[in-house]
Amino acid sequence: MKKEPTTLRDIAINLGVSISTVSRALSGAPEVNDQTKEAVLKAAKKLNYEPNHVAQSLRSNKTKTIGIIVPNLISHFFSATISGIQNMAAEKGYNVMICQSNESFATEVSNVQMMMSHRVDGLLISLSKETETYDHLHPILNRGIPLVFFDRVCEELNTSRVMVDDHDGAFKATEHLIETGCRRIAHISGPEQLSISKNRRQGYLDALQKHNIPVREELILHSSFKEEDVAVHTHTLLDLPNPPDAIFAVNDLVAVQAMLVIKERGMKIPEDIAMVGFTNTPVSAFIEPSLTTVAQPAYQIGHISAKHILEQINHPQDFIPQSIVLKTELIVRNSSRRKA
Amino acid sequence: MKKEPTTLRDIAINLGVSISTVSRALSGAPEVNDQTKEAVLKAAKKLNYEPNHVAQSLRSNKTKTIGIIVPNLISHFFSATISGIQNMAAEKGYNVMICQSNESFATEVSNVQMMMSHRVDGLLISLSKETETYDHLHPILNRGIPLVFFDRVCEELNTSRVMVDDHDGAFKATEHLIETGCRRIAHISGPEQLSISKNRRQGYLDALQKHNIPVREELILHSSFKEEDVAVHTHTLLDLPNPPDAIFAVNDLVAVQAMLVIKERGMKIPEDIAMVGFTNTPVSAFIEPSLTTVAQPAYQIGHISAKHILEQINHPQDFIPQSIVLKTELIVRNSSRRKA
DNA sequence: TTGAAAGCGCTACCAT
DNA sequence: ATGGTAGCGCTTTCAA
Repeated sequence: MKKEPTTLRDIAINLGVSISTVSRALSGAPEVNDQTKEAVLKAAKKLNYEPNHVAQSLRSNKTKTIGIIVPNLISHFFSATISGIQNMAAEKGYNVMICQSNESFATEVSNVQMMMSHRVDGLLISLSKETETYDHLHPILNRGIPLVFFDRVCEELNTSRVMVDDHDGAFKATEHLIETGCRRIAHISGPEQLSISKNRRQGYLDALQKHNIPVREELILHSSFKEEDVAVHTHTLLDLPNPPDAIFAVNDLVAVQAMLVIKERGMKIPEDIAMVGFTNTPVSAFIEPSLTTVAQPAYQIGHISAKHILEQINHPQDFIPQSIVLKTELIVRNSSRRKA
Repeated sequence: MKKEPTTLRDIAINLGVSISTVSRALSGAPEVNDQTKEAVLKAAKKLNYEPNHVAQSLRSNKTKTIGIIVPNLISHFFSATISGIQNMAAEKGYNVMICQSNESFATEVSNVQMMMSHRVDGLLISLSKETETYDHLHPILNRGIPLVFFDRVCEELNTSRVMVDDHDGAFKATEHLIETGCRRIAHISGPEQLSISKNRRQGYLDALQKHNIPVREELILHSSFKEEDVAVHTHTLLDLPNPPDAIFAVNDLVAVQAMLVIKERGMKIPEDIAMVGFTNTPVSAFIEPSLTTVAQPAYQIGHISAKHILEQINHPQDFIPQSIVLKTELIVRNSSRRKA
């Protein structure tokens, strides 16, 4: 039943030539005789030869595999990013090995170890919400394995990064709310360690400052991405003696959860309270009212991240760490449309 | 800069023992002296030893890697499934290598080849919409590599399969429409080759038959999953002299696209036309009106698929091909709520 | 309890 | 143009 895969040796014996010759013929080496080459190719086909990638990897010290570690696979942003990575990798003859940290630092650490053990040629990572230290990544860097952060990046390590201009996106979002007449704009931020949380929060603050709107600490909350958490924080905001007239949420997921609470409490969006999210997930277009958001080119982020890591893998000598910052776009929808 | 990874040899030299001893110590072999073992573990830690998984794979003829091929990574159903697979695999010490066929048969074929070359220990696959023949999978089976289909399965090959009861789900969906008073129920089906298209279509037909509603061929259309295609087909239905009073779509994606066209034409859902989808993607809960749909336990499908393939990998002798059929659940929302 | 050596499948160097 | 051989890092058999 179980048939052992054909090896070069099988082909060599079958043809009465040496293993070296077979190897050369299959890899298209120029010095091999045309008839021999042809015979080898035919035999390889006949015997269903499939090169043993494991053996090639051991020999060449290259696995042609890119590791990806993401907080989760299920959110649209990450799956779109991974899609971009995988397509670019496939185009260049690379494979992808994927792990999810499930937002756990401990899992992220073991994922990194696994990727090292697997001898991936490069590692793409978007950090878990718990990640505050980067010691687990030092072995990667010490071994000279190309490392690229995307979206949830690390500012401290000297690597390439691919992200959007979170500050600018948040700034535009907040300014948009100000322009529509909102003055008590709350911000539900994400886990404090995350680069995206910090940068979006800063964009929010800077927009307020530009328009001389005082910052109210009680209007700025940090939430996890869990539904219950968002609900609690939303209630907190709405229960304030002087509740906000708008909420800018760190992402669409949070915005949508907040909207559920707001609607549940019988308040009108955008009349009573305007909403803006971040990312432009499909849900934002379909929810009622449709959600104003800041679009992040997720697929592009993946595509570009993969392109950069492949460059670094294949031309390590010309490598210079780069921070690639993609533009966001404010998409105005009904959740913030009201007379200014 | 670039440091070569530590090998067993490095540790052996460092300690003045043999490579065999180091190997045994690290793998927890019982026969090794306690002091020696301790010294080895210490040295391994000091030198940042990370086992070379590639070498282990070559040696053991096992990669501890499961291959996954899906039509795309971006749709919620597949990313949820993959999440389930990855979590189960990780729990059992396996890695996942992921490819998307992008719904192309040719790409699927090359993906399968890549997986073989990579010597994955098992392959999980959900077929592309173009796949009508299965020759590309024979080498997998011939080599005794465990193969499990999920969702878009192949009925012809003697392998395990994990899916939902598409027929029953479609039947319940259609019957629900009938019970709310719809009599001209259209069905926008998917690509004809797909198992899910066939089974859902049959469920629809059987529900009509049970309730003595004549089948109208003009109300059954096959569509790709592309937006434009769905739009064209929806217009075709609405332009009929006697248009449908309900549409059951092969999945939520198609349902949502159809809803956009219907709303664009100024028709009311569900008053003028009721809608039911399939899968229960997040969008279905948020779209206006909220979409009645048949829930598929995507994460579970992945989890169970992974569990089964791991069983087959680790206990090949007890393997018996199974078809695991999970239950669906009809989720009634506003797109089909009207007086019966 | 430890060591030497073979070999997994492949590539590449050194012969011829 | 072709063949022999070493060796990538590891595990495991056989000897000591």
